[in-house]
Amino acid sequence: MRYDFKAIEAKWQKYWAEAQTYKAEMPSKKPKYFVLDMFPYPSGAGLHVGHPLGYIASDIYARYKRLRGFNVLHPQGYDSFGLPAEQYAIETGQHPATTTDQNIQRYRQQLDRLGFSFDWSCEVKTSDPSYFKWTQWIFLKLFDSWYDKEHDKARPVSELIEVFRTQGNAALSAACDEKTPVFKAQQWQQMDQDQQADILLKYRLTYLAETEVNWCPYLGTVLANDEIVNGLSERGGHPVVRKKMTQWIMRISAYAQRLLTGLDHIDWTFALKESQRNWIGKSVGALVHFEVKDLNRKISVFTTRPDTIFGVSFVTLAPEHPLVLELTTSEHREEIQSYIQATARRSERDRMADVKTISGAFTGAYVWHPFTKKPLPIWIGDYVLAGYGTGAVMAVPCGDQRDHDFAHFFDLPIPNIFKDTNVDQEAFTEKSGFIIQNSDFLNGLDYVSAMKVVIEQLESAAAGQGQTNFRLRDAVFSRQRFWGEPFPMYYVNGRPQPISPDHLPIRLPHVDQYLPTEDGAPPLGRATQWAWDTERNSVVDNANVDHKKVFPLELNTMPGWAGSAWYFFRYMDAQNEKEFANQEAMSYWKQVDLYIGGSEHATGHLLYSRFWTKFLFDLGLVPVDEPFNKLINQGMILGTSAFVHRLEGTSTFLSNDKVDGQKTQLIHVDVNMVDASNHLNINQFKGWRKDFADADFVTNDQGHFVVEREVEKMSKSKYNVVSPDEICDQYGADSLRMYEMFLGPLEQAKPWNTAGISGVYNFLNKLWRLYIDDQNRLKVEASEPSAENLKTLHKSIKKVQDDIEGFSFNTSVSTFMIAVNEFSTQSCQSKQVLEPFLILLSPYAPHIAEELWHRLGHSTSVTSQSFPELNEALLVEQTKVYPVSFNGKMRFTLELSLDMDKAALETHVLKHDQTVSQLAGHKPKKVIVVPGKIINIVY
RNA sequence: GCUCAAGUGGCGGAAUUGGUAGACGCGCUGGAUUCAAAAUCCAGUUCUUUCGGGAGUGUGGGUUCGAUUCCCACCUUGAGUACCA
Repeated sequence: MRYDFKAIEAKWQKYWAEAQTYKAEMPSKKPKYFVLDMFPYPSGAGLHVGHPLGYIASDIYARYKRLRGFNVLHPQGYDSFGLPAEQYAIETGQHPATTTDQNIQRYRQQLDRLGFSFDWSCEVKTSDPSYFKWTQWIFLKLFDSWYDKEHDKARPVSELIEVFRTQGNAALSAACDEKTPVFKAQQWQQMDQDQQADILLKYRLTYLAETEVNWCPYLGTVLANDEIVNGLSERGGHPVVRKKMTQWIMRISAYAQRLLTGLDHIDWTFALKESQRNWIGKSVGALVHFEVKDLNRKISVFTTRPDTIFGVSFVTLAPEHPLVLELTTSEHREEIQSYIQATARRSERDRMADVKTISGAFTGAYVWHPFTKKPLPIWIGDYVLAGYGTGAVMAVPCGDQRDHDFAHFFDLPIPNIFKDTNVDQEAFTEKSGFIIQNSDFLNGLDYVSAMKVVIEQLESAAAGQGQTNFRLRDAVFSRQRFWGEPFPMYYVNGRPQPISPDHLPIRLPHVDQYLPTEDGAPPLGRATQWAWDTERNSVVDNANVDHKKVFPLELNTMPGWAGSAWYFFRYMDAQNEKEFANQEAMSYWKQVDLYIGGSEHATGHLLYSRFWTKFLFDLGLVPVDEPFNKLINQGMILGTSAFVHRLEGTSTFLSNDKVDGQKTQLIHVDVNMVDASNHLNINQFKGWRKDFADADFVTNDQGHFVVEREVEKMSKSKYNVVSPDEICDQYGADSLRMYEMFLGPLEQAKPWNTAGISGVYNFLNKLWRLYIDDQNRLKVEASEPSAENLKTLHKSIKKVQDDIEGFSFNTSVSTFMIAVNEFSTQSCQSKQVLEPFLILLSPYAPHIAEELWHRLGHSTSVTSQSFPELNEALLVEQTKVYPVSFNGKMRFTLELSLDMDKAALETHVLKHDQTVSQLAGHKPKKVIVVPGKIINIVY
């Protein structure tokens, strides 16, 4: 008899929900463990089998930690602001909140069927006003903070004002705009309020500035750097252009160094840390100033190789560099101008795609070399980017390939400063293995000492200084969208004013449509109720704006990453209306111990979350400055698409083995019409689409129609989507959970193949039949288990424990199968073996484990038991003996199957002494006994 | 181009410190059961073979008594990143 997984799963899901089995304790004396999933965006398509992979893994881990005596916080929520709901709203006129709610309900139903041990009492939704109230609150905190570089932390703006009032800003080391004027205390005191406000804005951690932004005309919004892939929008793949706009910006660059060093103390994969390091892009070098000949101007360049300063043969500016037109001589003016225009016409995309073509123009002007005092020509070239460093480089053709290419192309000199190298064909770009020549005071030095000497010389000649550059840019925080958090900001004379935190949340206004307005203002520009009354402290009708008491509100909304940058703290105390989470809860839960999610967030979400956490830490609002201790990226589950061959220009379909070189078109067919042997259900296929109804089918010799298979990303348009609901209907949630784990290593991408699930499904049925007879009666005995039974059990305990702790969930599934096969051949009916086995199985297949556990007469949940204790002594296996060396002295290595303590090891060695002696033909002279797996015996 | 990861049967994959390669599952083959099918159970399933064995973890070398595992070079695939000075 097959087990009735539907009834069993529904029964226990209800039981767990009613008993609140998985509610985290608070307060608690137990050790804590916080297991977090990256919360989903609730899309209209619902879940496919790929989505729950990470949730299953984290659920197994959370359940394991509970069995280990931890108080586990394992929450779930929704990242429910976002573009798809808004685009759907634009098309249909439905309010995004409505569709989002529907989608959330659907997600919840689908999630509930899988038996997750989520604590839903602390669910969060980023689009819920009770949640985004605190997102707005944190924004206000950022607005009210500046970054003190001296103490390396954020501080309140009130303290900055105090510094300005008493000392001015000359001696202040703070993160601020490059063009901030220097002023004395007295000057500050004489400024009016507006002037002071403008200065303060240059220091705030979130500030308003006009910048070149990535504007996507199709989406009608700006995008952050990490939302752009190859010059196209990440979502939808629409072209992106540069545009000047006034935007809210996050001063994440202030945290660049801490975001970098923080990586050393967290348990992430090397690859992930590396991509964050690349994104932050620290480069250590020097700023070098070159005086322009016959013009009272300086060109500053950033270089990581100041040691090559005597190899400079020219200077190249980006075409957009502000000094270009000023220093260009009259006879080169025309050429330079046409070059600038030509580059401006080239889109960002062309410029990126085409890195081979070398182009540039000579300005006719020269700079003085800071040491040799010889003139060097100034060129412009589009290989120099305006956005990085100073937009100018000192060209060292012998040490940089791009400079070499440029020099070669325009026939500029290539002086060689590296002794015993040949730089005629290509540059010498190594940072070691050379001695410097032709370089005055650097002659004979290597890279390390030359770097030190040259920076000293630059500084004493006032021609430059050591400097560290970061690639990390400040993050644009405004979006011209409707479905996001409104900014708690209004404008007085064009200057931003914060709304007091007491009046949060600021809710989204009603709009008639969700499109940008005709004149290009964001969708909130359509709202009629969207002005701030400073007397009544409420949102009022726009018609009331009088610029005395009633002012216009900000029209932009916050980006998608705002709500997800801090949600993990909210789970700790999700219902709190007075704080984003109380201190007691936060000092207990501290940080996320295990975070599981996709690698697509490697540079976006994970970087912004770390930034906000560090900021909140600086203000003493949270107890940790890194949010996620251990992080695992689960791999994507791919779809196995099915195709049929259609003979070109006909309606004849050929089975895969009948194609035989004929010209065919491949057509996607729904994978649900294909069986495990790749045979197409022809009748279903005919009914699938009208134009296939009368088609002819050429089958193989067995009368089957075989389809072509290919692994692709799972997507609706490829008809390869498999829904978890179908799988739950057919095989049950326990089968789905185990099969997803069984598919392969968690972090690896792997194809889904529904046919394979029969393996785990059969396993669960086998387990059921082993202990439940045809009359639905329990078949267990309370007799002493045999040594064999115990060995199988403890082998499984050891393996499953090691697997879970090492996140190798796939091999545990095999372990369970092996165990049940062995129990079956051993006819193991022992209750003493079954009970611990069920506890062991419960993280993977909680429903069937719970059912059998209760049938054994227990009244409490199997998931609240303790992980079975391992008896390693039961696991000692045949000792293996290997010869180690034959030269004169005989030496053997004895390998034992497990760690054991010293006494057990000595007994074991004595036992195996005979075997060893027989093999070697000698008595051992010395036995080295080390607690551990391998010992040496010397003869 | 650079960085990282990975290449093992027909397929997904296992081998956790260098120690019986291919666990476990899918698929396939044969058998039992059945009027038949499904389901279930049993046996087999890397290749090759003169049935002794031989070869075998992308390719070619190296270290070792012993290498899927460590080292070097190369090839292929995937991911990330890209005129970053």
